[in-house]
Amino acid sequence: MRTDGVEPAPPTAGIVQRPVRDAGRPAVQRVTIRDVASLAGVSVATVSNALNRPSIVAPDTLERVQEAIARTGFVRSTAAGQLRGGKSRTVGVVVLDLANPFFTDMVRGAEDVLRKHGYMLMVCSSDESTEQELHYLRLLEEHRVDGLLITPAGHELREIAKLAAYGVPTVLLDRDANDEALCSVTVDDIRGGQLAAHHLLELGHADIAFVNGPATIRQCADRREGAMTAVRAKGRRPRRDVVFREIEVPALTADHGERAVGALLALEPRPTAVICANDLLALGVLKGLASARLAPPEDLAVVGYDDVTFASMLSPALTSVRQPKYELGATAARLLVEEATGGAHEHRSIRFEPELVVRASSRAPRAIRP
Amino acid sequence: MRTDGVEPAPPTAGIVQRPVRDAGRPAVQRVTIRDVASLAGVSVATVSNALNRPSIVAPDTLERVQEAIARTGFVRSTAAGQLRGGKSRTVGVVVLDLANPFFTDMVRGAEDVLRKHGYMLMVCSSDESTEQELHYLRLLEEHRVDGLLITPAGHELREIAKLAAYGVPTVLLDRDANDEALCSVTVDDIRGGQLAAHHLLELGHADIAFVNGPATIRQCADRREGAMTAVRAKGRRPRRDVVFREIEVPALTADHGERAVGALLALEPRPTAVICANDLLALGVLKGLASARLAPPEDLAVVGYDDVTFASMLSPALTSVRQPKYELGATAARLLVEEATGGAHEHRSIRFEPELVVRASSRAPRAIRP
DNA sequence: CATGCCGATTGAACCGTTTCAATCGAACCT
DNA sequence: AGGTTCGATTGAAACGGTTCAATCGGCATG
Repeated sequence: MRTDGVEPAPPTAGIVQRPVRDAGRPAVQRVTIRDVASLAGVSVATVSNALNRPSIVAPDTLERVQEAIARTGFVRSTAAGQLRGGKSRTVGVVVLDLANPFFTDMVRGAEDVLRKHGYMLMVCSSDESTEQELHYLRLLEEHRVDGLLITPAGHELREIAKLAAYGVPTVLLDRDANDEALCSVTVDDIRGGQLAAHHLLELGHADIAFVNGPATIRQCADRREGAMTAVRAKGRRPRRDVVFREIEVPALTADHGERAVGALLALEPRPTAVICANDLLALGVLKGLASARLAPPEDLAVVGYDDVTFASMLSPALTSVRQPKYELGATAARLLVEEATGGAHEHRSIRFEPELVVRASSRAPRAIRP
Repeated sequence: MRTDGVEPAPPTAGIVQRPVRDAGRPAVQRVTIRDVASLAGVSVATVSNALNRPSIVAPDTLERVQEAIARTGFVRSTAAGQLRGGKSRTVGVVVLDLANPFFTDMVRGAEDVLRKHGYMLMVCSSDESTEQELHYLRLLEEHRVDGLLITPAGHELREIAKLAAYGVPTVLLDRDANDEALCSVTVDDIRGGQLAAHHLLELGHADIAFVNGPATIRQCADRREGAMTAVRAKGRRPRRDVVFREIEVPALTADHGERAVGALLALEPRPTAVICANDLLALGVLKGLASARLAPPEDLAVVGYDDVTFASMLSPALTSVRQPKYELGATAARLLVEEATGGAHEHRSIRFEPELVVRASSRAPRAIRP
């Protein structure tokens, strides 16, 4: 139930000065810089100066202007300022999915840095759809964002490079710039895969499975490659044959991880350890193992990837490869600010090192345990 | 350790054609509507019409304009449009912490609705600081957002109501409007607390602890009140004395939950069940219990609140009170759009019902178990 | 006393769009 | 033929700031 109440005009003595716009909304007439100027008895230019370069206006004038601003409740319009060659004080942030804690942490990192510089974040989830990404990129361009932080959904960076070429400082998040001249902040996924596999090999595992997402996702391919590198390095030593088998699932979700357990246990001989391409998969695998009455690390060592907040709280607590998510976003934001404000700038690729966090879910295989 | 690899500039064949503005930035001259008009041989008004009211321009003219837009790569400026009485096509979203999955899910709900209406989201984390909230509100006002979705950090809604009075459609997220004339979308936290406590009481628990956040947070106070209501209702029955004790921690984090375990186990006699004001606290409690070599639900039944994604994957899987997070955000966004576009509108408060999800972490106390 | 300089202030142009009233041509009506 | 109507198009005035060159007054200097 609602009433179509057209709000009565406030009791103003005399003429109705503000035109009633669309029925029923207050739509108070905005205070402009001109109102402030006339109240303070100065020109609009002086008000503008008081706002942007207070040092060049006389102290008493400044005070009068500030007084007038307070009295009128004036709030400057970014849009108007932007029009006259200015900046929009806005940064576009495009991630694959804002509901994914990995991206959320990154965005927080970026937000904390950008806030200090007066930027607002326009956050968008592409849902891994290049179409939706394009839609958002277009909108961000219309808003004339001063910068762009983006985890591209596809391999095609041309649209992004086009924006960057238009003068929009751009930093790729968790994605390499390839040949395009762009900044990027990434984590070394090959190294991460290596860390995970090396850890298991050191523990004495010689038959490792890898539950992986689609090979089209760069992170998945890299992590697998890293793991295989470690395996090959080990295998080269005499008297030691290491088996490495991959199970590919269509998406990096707990659900698919759980379903992968069937295939995992069907492997002959059964592997003694499993690396999962991310923690969600690992969570699913743990759950699936529990259903199958198998208990890690006894029956199978499990290693995840991402070290999400919850990894440490599982039981067994999950061994995982940690990525500096917050730092990733914060660093990307700093690069962005540097590019947006500093004159001199050269595109840079910053690569973070992942870190293995060993917990209870990984342990030496039964066979060689004392 | 990280490497700051400075990428070499890509080899470009020939002349650097783009004008260097401030050292090193492309800063290509923007294509304006005038460029499009002159290329298409029409007036700017016609181009504007082609953009906004294509039906009133002659088909062949329309085609010529669209051709010109494509050729020039014209992208309209939202800011310029906004200036001339238009809208900013932007909505401010202020949550307590974007890194908290509860808010993230809400924001996703809002995003999905708002995207369809062409709005961009300016997302801000107030970190529960009214000061930071105010900072953001000011910035959002400067950006002339077309709407505001906000979970207020404090009890003081005056600043928010002021914005709303200025004609900015506003919807409170997970927070009541009290006396202010505002829309709000909430979940019945009293009911949620009741559900949690009632569940434990039904299982036969008679000594329940409540790990709560600061009482200044309305949600915390309400959940506690709901739980106490259930306890009192039970206590009224003869021959049954129910003990209910509260442990207050300064913030709703896993860390504080873990630290609360000390106080929890120090209670004399030790409670047989614990309700946590949210899942993060519950996770911390689970972890702390594990460190203390106690295993829920055997040694202590644990109930959380929020039912975050990971709650179901813990072991024991966490019994929790689910809130329709995504729906909350989506509904708020729909209210916002209705208020922003429809002329007729009356402020509404929509209240969702929480739902108890029973899992392995809660079970009858040892004493009365068969 | 004339001159020059400097800090403070200001008028006016400008940014890129939307929109309104005015114009124009063609078709239609009497 | 003259008048009317209607659809398509357009010139120009906003919108609300920023900025630049010009102005002004006061003070020190020659």
